Amino acid sequence: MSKNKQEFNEIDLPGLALDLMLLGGQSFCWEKIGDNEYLGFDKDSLIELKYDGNKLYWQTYPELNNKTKIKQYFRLDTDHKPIHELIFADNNVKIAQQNLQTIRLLKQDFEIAFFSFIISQNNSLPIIRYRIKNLCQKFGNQIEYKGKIYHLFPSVESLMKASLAELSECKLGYRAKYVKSGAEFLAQNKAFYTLLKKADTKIEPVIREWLKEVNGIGDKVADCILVYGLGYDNIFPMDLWGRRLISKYYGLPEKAKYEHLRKWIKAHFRGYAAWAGQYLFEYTRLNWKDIKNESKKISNKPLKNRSSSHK
DNA sequence: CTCCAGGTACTAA
DNA sequence: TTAGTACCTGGA
Repeated sequence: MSKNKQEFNEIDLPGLALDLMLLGGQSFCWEKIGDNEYLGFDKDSLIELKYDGNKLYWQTYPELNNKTKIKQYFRLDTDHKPIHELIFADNNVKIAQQNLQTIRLLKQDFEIAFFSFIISQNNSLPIIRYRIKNLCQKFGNQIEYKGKIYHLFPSVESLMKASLAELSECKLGYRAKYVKSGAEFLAQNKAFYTLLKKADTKIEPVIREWLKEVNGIGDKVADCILVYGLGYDNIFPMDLWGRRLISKYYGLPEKAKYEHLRKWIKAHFRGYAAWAGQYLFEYTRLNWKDIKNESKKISNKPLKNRSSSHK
């Protein structure tokens, strides 16, 4: 009914691969509640989305019409033209985009990304979601919406106060102690938050080193937090899939040192490795059975320079 | 049953 | 510095 639709705000965002954006490898705080309908949560709100292929309809609760949140989360201020121009010049990314439609990077809450990707390690996507849900149910605030109780993402405080045994009840396995060290780290390093406020590409290595101080955060998880929680655009977290695809598409050795692969892909996608990586990651993991055996011609050439002639 | 999953810490050479 | 391995847990 159109009456129902009027409760929602709308944005023009044609051609999105929303399933992959919300239920793929970026965020673990969304569930699909209907055909092209999604419900997500963060630390203080629920977000409901509907999508018709062109317009994204959204609403926030309990604070209604929180445009600031949506704007930040979907990075509506980011100009995608130059990004797409650069990354689609790479044939592998272009093929991925043609198969998947448009994937936008989400800018999530820093702490949510922090804990989510600590928990994500050595796990599959559905299991990560399940474990984060457990964590929210046990430690997150409750919120009522349409007669149902939902759980929000826990605060650092509540996670810090949690005992190891309680955390383990969320079926986090050996990551329970990592969550604990993470919470302690955030609670005890207020200076770190001030550092985050002026997060620019210059201090990327500094933040990264801080993150890796945490027991349970290594190269890959640190990079995920930098991309999804802090909005760094030129990092491709080198996980299992990253290694597979960089080897398959660009001929680099799959078991090369993390730092080597990291530098290579940063240089290759000059500025937008995270955006390119998202396409490659989702496309490759969904089509791996076919891709694996393809004798794909390897393109190891650097992207052509595109002088951005503005008109 | 075995193997693996958007890795990391620990140990031994 | 580098290679090898255990690790919680659930699903295939």
